[in-house]
This record gives sequence, C-alpha cells and structure tokens, in this order.
Amino acid sequence: MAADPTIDERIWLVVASIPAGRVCSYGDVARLAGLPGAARRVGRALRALPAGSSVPWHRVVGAGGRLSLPAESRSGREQRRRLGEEGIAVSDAGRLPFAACRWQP
DNA sequence: CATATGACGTCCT
DNA sequence: GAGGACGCCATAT
Repeated sequence: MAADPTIDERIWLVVASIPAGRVCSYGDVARLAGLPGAARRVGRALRALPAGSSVPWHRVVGAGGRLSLPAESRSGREQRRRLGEEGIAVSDAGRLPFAACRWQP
C-alpha cells in the first residue's frame, strides 16, 4: 500500500506545524521536510491524506500564493472556505497575499 | 532497468 | 496574463 510512510509522515508533520492564518508553498514544505525540490512529492502526500485528518492541508498552496486545486473541485472549495475562515482572502483567480501570510520558520 | 505520472517550480514566448 | 517546455523528486507499472 503506502510506499514509504516515512516520507508522507514527515511531510504531514511539517504541514501540521503551519500555524492557522499562515500558508506555505509546496516547495517550502518539501524543503522543510528535508526533500528540497520535491514539491511534487508533497502533492502526492497530501493527496494520500485521509478525509477528516487533523492535517491542515488547506494551508499548502502553490508558489507565489496560487491555489493548485481546481476551484470547482470539492477540495478546492474546501480550501478556499477554510482559508477564508482563517482570515486569508483568496481572489477569484485563486490567489492570496502570499508574502503577507507565508509561514517562515 | 526504462517509462509514465503528479494537489509543483521556474523560465521563455 | 496565459500557455507551453523543461527540470525536479519519488512512485507505480
């Protein structure tokens, strides 16, 4: 099943460490997880997340603050809704003030 | 071992 | 700003 849970778990831990009201890019998460350049691997890990998990996957966005999920998809709207609840405004184009809410350790 | 794929990123047109 | 091409890492087949 899960190829190597170690990598997914590491990524999930990093995502879980993002404070509410802040966001991170896929590349950032990959780097923080010890896998610089493996942004795509992060997407795979988030996709493998079970529904209802405590991991705030909605705080992970594309480079420059762009949402990578289709706005019409279920997860896409969910992400928008949750970000809005945390005080992050997302434009119709799926963009948000990245520089202002980017989480940097 | 070779190829194709992906919730990505950067550069170029 | 939009769209395409290539590079990146790890997996799946």
